[in-house]
Order: sequence, then C-alpha cells, then structure tokens
Amino acid sequence: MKIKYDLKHVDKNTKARFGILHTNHGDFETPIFMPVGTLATVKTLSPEELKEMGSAVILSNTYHLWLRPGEDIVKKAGGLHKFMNYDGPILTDSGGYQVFSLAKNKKKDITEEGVHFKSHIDGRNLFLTPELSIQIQNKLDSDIAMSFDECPPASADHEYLKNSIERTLRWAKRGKDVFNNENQSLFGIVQGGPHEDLRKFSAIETVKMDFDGYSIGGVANDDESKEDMYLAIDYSIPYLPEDKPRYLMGVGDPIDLFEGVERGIDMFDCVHPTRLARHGNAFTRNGKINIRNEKFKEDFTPIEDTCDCYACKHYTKAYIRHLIISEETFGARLLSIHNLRFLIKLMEEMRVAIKEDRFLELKEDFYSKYNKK
RNA sequence: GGAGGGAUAGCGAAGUGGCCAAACGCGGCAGACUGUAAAUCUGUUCCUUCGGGUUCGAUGGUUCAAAUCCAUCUCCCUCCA
Repeated sequence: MKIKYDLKHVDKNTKARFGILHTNHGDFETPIFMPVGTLATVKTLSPEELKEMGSAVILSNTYHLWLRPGEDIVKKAGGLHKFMNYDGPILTDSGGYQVFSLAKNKKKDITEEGVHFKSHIDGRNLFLTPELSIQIQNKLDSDIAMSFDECPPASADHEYLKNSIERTLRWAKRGKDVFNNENQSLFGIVQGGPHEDLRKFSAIETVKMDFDGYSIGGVANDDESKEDMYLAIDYSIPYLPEDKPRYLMGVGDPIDLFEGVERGIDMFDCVHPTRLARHGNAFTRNGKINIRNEKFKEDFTPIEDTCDCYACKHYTKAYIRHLIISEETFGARLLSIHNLRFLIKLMEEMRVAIKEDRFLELKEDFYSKYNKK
C-alpha cells in the first residue's frame, strides 16, 4: 500500500497546513519533524526512546546502508524495520545529498549516467545511479523512498543549476521507471536554488511525473542565506499539489521549522538536534545553550523546567555538563533526547495552533523568547 | 660521604647564545554545526590602558644579545658506599 495524505485544515492567516499521513507502519500528523538515523540508528538512541519522546517517523540513508552493511543484508534481515527493530514509518534518503558532499570534482564525477564517488570508508571507487539508488531502497523496504537527485549548492550559477535540475528530472524518471515495491512510496525532489524560474520549472515538471509526495531540496547547504532558503520554498510551493505531502529536506533549526510550516511544508528532517547534542548544545525556549559553558557548572536545574523529556525530568545541567565534558556517552544521549523532544513538541504545538488558526500567534510568541539574546 | 641526571607557562614536554612570550600534547575557556565523510572542527589560554611590561628553580656573572654559557645556592631523581 502506498502512503495517503489527508489534508485536514489550512491555517486562516498563512499557508500552514495540518494533515495526516497514512503509512503501512502507522499514521502520523503533519507538519512533523523526522529524526535522522543515517546508519539505521538515530545516533545514541533506541527505538523505545524515540517512541517515548513522541517521534513518529525517522529517516535513514541509502548511500550509507549500501556501503554498510549492504542492502542485501538488510533485505535478508526482513527489511529495514525488522533489521533495526523499529516498527514506525521510515523514510530513506536516496544518496543525493552525498552527491553534494562527496563528489569531489562536480563536473567530472557527476555524469548523465550517475555519480562517481570515493567511498568515505576505504576510498574505493563507487558509482551510484538513479536506478541503483531506487533498487537499493526497494530492498531496504522503507515506507518512503526518495528520488536520486543532484543537490547543488544554492550559490551555483544559474546555468549550472538549470542543467542540474534538468538532469535531476531525467534521473527522477529513470528511478521511477525501475521502481518496484508495492509497499513503498516514492517522492520527487524539486531543485533550483533561490531562482524563481528554476524552482517553478522543476516543480511543474516533477509533479507531471506524479509522485506520492514532493520534496524541496538543495536548501540550507553551502552558505545559503535564510532569505534565499525561504525564497526557494516560496517559489516551489505554489506548483505542488495540495493532496500530496511536502517535505523540506535537511532543515531542522527551530526558526526554519516555523518559516517552513508557515509556507506550507509538512515534513522536515535534520541532523541538527542530534549532532548539536553530541557537541554539547541544547535547544531551549530562550535560545540555544552550550552546556559546556562554565556558568552551568553549579546549575542544578534541568535544561528547561517546562520540558517533559526524560533528561529534563531526571537530570540537571551541572550533571549533563559533567558528562559531556567527560565525554561520557550518556551525556550525548540525554541531550539528543532533549533536543529531539524539543523539536517534536514544537511541531505538536504548531499542529494544534494551525487547527485553531493561531499559527502566527504561536510563532510570534516563540520568536520573542528564542531570539531574545 | 662519592658519581651522575634534572628543575621551562595550569600539567606533561620540546628548545641548549639572537628568527623565543617560548613548538607540541593535555587540561581550561569560548565558538561553529541544517537530506550525518562530524561523539567533529575552529579559536583562545603570562600581564596589559595593546604603546608595552614581566617570564624558563634562586642569586650573581660573561655577552651588543641568555631559557640556552659560567659560579654559588635550593630542591628532586638514579647509582655507588
């Protein structure tokens, strides 16, 4: 069965929308934030912990699972859900982002046929094509697969981006043609940097191919400004169908979540909360904090006393600071739990606000505290 | 009692006449991180009113110039009696 999106309500004052996405591994409400578990694990966390914090859907990665342990192992295990003991919905990224980050010589390594990589593990030559990416994802058996796209930096010039989105369209078609998994859905990806004409073209042509959902990609890479990123969304959204989910790829800064939702985005994923956690940072309603800071040395209060996460219910900043500074893994775990819960709860609040047509009120209230410093 | 080795910034440790306010590591302090080549990377770490000032166990000396050479002293380590 393919996924099905039910649009329930659109905020009166913005494009923010509340909906429900039905999948083979359960339904979830949108807009939603999806934790990233690149290597079939959300770093430091168990599936039970994810469930406890209200995480409804997670991401995994085709490129990384292709290299280790290999898609055939995952298939033998009974698919990604069984392999990692996670029975909720899973979305797999196609490896498109790795094109952006791993292909050294863009002109030479990214060809019409596919992309030449050096394995980041042992340096051997690899070749990933749209067909292979889809075939791997079919075997991984995630609920939602992504088309294999080129993910160029927003700073690339107009001509490069034009050629790039046209190739991404051809790749999307090729992937769709070999796609073969009844229980999996496939998303197309809109590219085009911050350019109105390119986003429009990319969106219209991608939608013509009739995917199960649509992503906006190529965002928050490079040194792209926030303004350009918001433009990229603004220029893409009008051409996407209302009855399909819209996924803004790789975005997970609290402010960007508000900006994305306001513009009509339903799904987000990002390594931000978990990576920040491992590096000692925590989201709070009053802005981001670095738990390593000396000022928390004797701070025996939770990260946030209003937070209902496991870390805030049981541990103090002084203790977590000690763990992070001592490089104890439990510290990374506690901060990962907190940061993910922070974003998940924020999305819960957004959904409620949308239903009550007061999204802008919630946004203004959040901004007034978060940006205060 | 005798013979040798050593004392360098918070710690460890290079440096043995000028390019030394002194490599490097650790520790400390701070910053970055947005479809995870990231439990990683970057900056900073004697004082300063940013002109400069005071450092390399202590004191005195040699020299245009000393952490580096000489003398004495203090403390530490090893071996011999």
